[in-house]
Amino acid sequence: MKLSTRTRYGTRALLELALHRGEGPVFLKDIARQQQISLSYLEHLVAPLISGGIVRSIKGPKGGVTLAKKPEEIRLLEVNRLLEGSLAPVECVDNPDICERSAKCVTRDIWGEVKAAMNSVLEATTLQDLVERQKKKGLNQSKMYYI
Amino acid sequence: MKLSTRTRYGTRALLELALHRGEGPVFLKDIARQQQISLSYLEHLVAPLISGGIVRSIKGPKGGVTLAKKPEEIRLLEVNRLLEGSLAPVECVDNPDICERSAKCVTRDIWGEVKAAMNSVLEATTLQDLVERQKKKGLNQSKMYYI
DNA sequence: TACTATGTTGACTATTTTAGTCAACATTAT
DNA sequence: ATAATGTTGACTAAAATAGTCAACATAGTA
Repeated sequence: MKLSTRTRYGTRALLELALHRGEGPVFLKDIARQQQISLSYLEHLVAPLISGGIVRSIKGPKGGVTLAKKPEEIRLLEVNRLLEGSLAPVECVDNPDICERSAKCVTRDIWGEVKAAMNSVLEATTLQDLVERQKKKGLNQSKMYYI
Repeated sequence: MKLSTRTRYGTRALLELALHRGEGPVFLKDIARQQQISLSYLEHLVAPLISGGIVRSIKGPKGGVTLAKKPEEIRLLEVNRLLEGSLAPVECVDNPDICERSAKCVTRDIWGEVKAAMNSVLEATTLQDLVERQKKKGLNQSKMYYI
C-alpha cells in the first residue's frame, strides 16, 4: 500500500508553487533542484497536472510554471488522481464487473470502506491547508529557539 | 495504492476458515481450489498467518488448517500487517529518520493521516464482522428471489 | 514398519509496475 | 538567430510482486 513517487514528488512540487504564489512563474529546473529529482522526471509529473488544469505553464526564457487555480481550490485527492489514478485498493471496487463475485463479496465491501476513508482525508485537504500547516510549523519551530 | 494479492487472498482464505469454524481442519488444497489460486502460493500466504498466531495447522493425512483464535478476535489490520507490513503510504511515516525533512514536512503529516484513516477501518473490522455481513448478504439475496 | 497425504521451507523465475533517462521537438524572450 | 525554457514519446533500469518447484517434515493408516 505504498504511494508512488509521482504523487509524493508532485504534491511537494505543488506545495512549492503554492508557497511562491504571486511571484510569477517558477522554473521546473529550480523545483527539480530543490527536491533533488531529475528535471526529466519532474517534467513527466507536471504534464498530467497541466492537462488536468491544476498547473499553467509558460514556455521560453522567463517561462516556468504556476498554479492554475487558487491553492484552496486544489484538493490533494485530485492531485493524486491525476498522478496515480484511483485510490481503490483493488480493481473490483471501481469496476465490479471484472469479478463475478463482486455482488456477494464482503471483502470487497471492506476494501471499498478503506478507499472511502483515504478519499475522505485527501478530499478534505487542499494545498492551502498545506500552506497554513507549513506556516504554523515554521512558527512553532522558530519559537523553539527562544525556549 | 493497490493492496497486494497476499492480503486479498489471505483475507478471503481466513473468511473461509471462519465460515467453516467448528467443522474441523480444512485442507489448504480445498481453499486453493475454491479461490482458484495455486496451492504453492497459498501455502506461502498461510505461513505468516501461522507464525503470527492467527492460524493453527495440522500436518499429515486428515491434517489442514483452522483459526487459532475466535473470529471476533482477528482484526483485518493484523491480517494485513502479517501479510504486507505497515499501511504507511510512505516509509517516512513509520521511520521519520530516513528523511531529514520529516520534522518540518507537512506532506508527511497528511500521509500519516491517510494511514490512520485506513488503519481505523481495518482495526475496527474483525473476521466475525465479515461472517455476519456475509450472512446478511445471503439473506438479502435469497429475499430477492421472492420479490 | 512403510506408505501416503498432508503441511513447511527456501531457492528460484517470471511478470508487472514503477522509476527514471534520453532525444527530438515547440515556443518565446532577447 | 539563438538560447532558454517547456512538451512529448520511446526507451531502459530497477524494484516489487506474483508465482513455481523441489526437497523436506510430520502424522495417520494399512
